[in-house]
Amino acid sequence: MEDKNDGLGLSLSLGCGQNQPSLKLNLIPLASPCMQNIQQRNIWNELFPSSDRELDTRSVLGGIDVNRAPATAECEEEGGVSSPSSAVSSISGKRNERDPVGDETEAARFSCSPSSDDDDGGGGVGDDDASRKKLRLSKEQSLVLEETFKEHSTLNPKQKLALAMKLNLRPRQVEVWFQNRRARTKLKRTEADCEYLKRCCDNLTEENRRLQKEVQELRALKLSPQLNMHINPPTTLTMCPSCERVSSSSSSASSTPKHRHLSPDRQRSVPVSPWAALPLPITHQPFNAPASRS
DNA sequence: CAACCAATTGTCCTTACGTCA
DNA sequence: CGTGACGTAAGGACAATTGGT
Repeated sequence: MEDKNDGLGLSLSLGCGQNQPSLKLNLIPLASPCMQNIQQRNIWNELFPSSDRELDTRSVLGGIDVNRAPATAECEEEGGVSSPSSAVSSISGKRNERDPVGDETEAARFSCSPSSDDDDGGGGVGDDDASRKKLRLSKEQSLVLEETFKEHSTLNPKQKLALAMKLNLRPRQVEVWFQNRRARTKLKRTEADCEYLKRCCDNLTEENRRLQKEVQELRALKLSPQLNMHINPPTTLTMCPSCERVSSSSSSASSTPKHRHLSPDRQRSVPVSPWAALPLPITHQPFNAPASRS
């Protein structure tokens, strides 16, 4: 993984022209609606004050007790831990999670018990007889995680541990959450980028169409005899079939049977359109991949 | 070996739809 | 015919796992 740090970026940069400020890519991850009313306080600092080792931060959250295991309050520490598998049974009832107050249910449902000490990744899964249960983080937990993510999209082990303690989650859960969150962010960015590219493509297509039309009109003009009389009686407009450059030449000069490009100094090209000489698929600027985004 | 990522799995939940009383 | 309760399939969201780098 080389893109470790910018990992979330697709790094696109499109030079679509200066006159399209509106197309500037805004890749700030779309804030989830639920975050809109959250004050922008610095959870990070709250979480990890200068000396970040005060791990006993349980109270900070003002009652995020959600997943507290009845018996085993501190159910983790990287090594000897609990597994979500144990949370399976606690509640069978269908929980209307999106309900505003699902917390106590949550608390019951989401216990972190020391059933399987694996946590460390390893076998985690298979051991439980019941199929794994889906755990849902409480609103508060998600909120804190989200705020923390805003500060840093990655955690070092110490931070992970502190956050896990604070939220009463296992470090592994915090880690997974961050992982998934990064993935979501990246996905959203990619989607936004796609949208942007699509718009760019549309614009360019449109412009290309317009320019082709212009070329056609100019060609028609060139063929019109009246125009020849009006514009430049002694000379004729000729267009090089290869480069599609329109040039005027005197009758004597045009008499040469085979077409040759005139030397630049002698060639009088008519500036029809800045891009008239370009090959039809107009290329403004290649998409250069590695561009930094902020 | 640990951290990360991409892909995938499995669960929960909502929604839309049909059926029936 | 309109209405509410009920069951179900489809699809989205997301936590968790797996395998690779």
